[in-house]
Amino acid sequence: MRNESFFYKVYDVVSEIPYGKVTSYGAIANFLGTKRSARMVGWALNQTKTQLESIPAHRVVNRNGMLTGKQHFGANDLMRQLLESEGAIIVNDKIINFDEMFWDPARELSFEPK
DNA sequence: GGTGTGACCAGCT
DNA sequence: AAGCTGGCCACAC
Repeated sequence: MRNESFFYKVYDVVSEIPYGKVTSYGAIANFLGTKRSARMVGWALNQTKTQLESIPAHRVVNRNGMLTGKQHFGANDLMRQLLESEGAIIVNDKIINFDEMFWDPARELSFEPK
């Protein structure tokens, strides 16, 4: 049984995102089994700021590769600068090379949630 | 325990 | 083709 809530799973997955890689909310939701709970993933990330551990939430963007959650990082360009420092090419708050930076948890991670 | 929310996604107009 | 609306699920108050 998983005492950890859905949020905690999200934290684990996001924490496993390797450097220079990004993923989408829907991919995480799909990996966790609740494909239609993509909104929950974003909400979970919103709570990461309250978490003691630092979670690379900047590596999570929407399906289009757009930095929809940058406004939640406090500084407007913080998320963009973090991603750019990892090799992402961002124009208009959108990752141009999102396709080559995309990291699918369902494909990269082996453990499957229950 | 019910209501509201949320950094999305897919479908409809 | 592009924009918008609704639905969705799990958590916080």
